[in-house]
Amino acid sequence: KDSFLAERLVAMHRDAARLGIDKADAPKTVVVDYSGPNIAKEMHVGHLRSTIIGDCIARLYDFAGHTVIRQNHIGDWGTQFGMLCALYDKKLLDKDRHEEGLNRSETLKDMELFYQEAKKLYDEDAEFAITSRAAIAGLHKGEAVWKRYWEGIVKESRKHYNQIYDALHVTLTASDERGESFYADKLADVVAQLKAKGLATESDGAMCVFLDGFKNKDSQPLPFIIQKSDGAFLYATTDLAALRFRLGELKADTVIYVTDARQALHFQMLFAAAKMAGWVKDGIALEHITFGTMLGEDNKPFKTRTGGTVKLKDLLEEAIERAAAVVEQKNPDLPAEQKAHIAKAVGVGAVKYADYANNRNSDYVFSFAKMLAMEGNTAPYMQYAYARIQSIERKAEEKGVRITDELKNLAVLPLADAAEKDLAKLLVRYDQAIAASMAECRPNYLTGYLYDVAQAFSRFYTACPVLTAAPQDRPARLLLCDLTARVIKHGLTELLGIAVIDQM
RNA sequence: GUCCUCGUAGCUCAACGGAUAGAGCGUUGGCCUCCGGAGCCAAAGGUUAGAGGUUCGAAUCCUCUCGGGGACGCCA
Repeated sequence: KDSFLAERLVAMHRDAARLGIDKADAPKTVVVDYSGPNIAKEMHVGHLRSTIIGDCIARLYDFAGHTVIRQNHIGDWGTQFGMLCALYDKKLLDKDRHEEGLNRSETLKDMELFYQEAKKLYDEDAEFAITSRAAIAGLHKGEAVWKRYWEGIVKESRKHYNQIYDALHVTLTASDERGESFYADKLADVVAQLKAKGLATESDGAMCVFLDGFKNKDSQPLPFIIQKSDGAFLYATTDLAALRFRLGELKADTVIYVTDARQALHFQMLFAAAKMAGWVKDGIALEHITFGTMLGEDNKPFKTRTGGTVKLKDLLEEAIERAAAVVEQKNPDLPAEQKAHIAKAVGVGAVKYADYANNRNSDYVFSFAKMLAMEGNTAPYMQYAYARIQSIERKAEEKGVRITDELKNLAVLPLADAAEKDLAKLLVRYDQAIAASMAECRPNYLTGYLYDVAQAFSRFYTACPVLTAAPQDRPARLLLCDLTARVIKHGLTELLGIAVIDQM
């Protein structure tokens, strides 16, 4: 038993890239749909969950050796673009009139305000409403002026969420972006196909697909509406087109949607409709991965005292600031640049970890105190364990102690101390933690495991000196340190997208 | 009304059918002549909402009741 443990440790240590974890025998093509921010709306704390849970799922499948296709289904094609383009037009005209140096970027700097202003004008100004309707019609017809405004707004908005993705270490890139607009010219065909198959029927003027087993409040059949009575398409249509694209063009074996639980019914109907249409071949898996709502202290969906939400950007800035204050207090002598680097890793890590550590199905109460905590079961706790190991290894280097050399001369690996054994047993279970986390799409299994490892390490660190250990004990302890660092680093950076630092 | 989801320590949350249900925060008391105290050790704190059932074994699965949140025809 002990020799097996030792062998496994050494094998994991030898395999720097994968820590002894095999890839899947039969790689699949997995489409993961997540984040999906709305254009012209600033990302707030409510967007955190889809973005980072989805990212973790994508990273897990990646690591397991599957072909992962990320899809960022951004909301870039709603009717709200009429008023947004109209306002943009108005502002640019005003600018020309006043010859002020207001450039486009500044006009759209605060997307939230821009949106609110457009909404207000739309409701109150009849002339503006007319322009808005003309804009949306023009946009759908592909008129150059409106298209240009639309592109300007999308571009500016994209800049905003890309900044957030960068800060969060989210792997989404421009090539993963496939917004609603991409499917605009495929919607009519979706409806035509369903009609041709005799699945879509008219009801109260709208085109509907009636699916077995879905009933409304009055126990009447519940329709999946794919075309409104005014002829316009809606999100069911777009989602059908997107699903068809993912199965047909992207050749997905598995499609995973990461959205909040309120959309559960929609996805059940979406999947049922696609199957009915014959678009989903046998063996294809469609999964809706849900998550709970973020609540306020009053147990109601999260809002600030003034009724708004907390912007993701502000939360991250606050987190980095608080982390900076802690660094200043703990390690005032570090160079300013390094302190800033640490504050970023610690602050952002704390926020992401706080969300990941929850069971995704639970609603949970948002609290700054919890999101920004740096002690206990938090990302900084693991980063700290990692930094301590780096410190040991720096000192080992200074003393001319080389782990690889020490291990070479090793016949048996003694794990005499209970703290050593506990840590070793945990380390060799890394593959199980990953497998469980992936199978259920639950990042909290992984955070729980990493916390156990960091905690076992902290106990080991307190109980077992490494560099001053007896010659027969030192190699095993060095190995445990190094492997702990690798597991923490791999788990945090590769699977959760949380940075580690050598010093903090 | 139907369906989904949650209910676990004072608070916030874990527990992938399996050992005495675990952490963090908070409370109380310890630990720096020794590799980093963002740490370690210990104490107190639980009828897992309630009642039945399945199982060798249930916080977990099934049924019912109570409570929170959510969804249920032209928003996404």
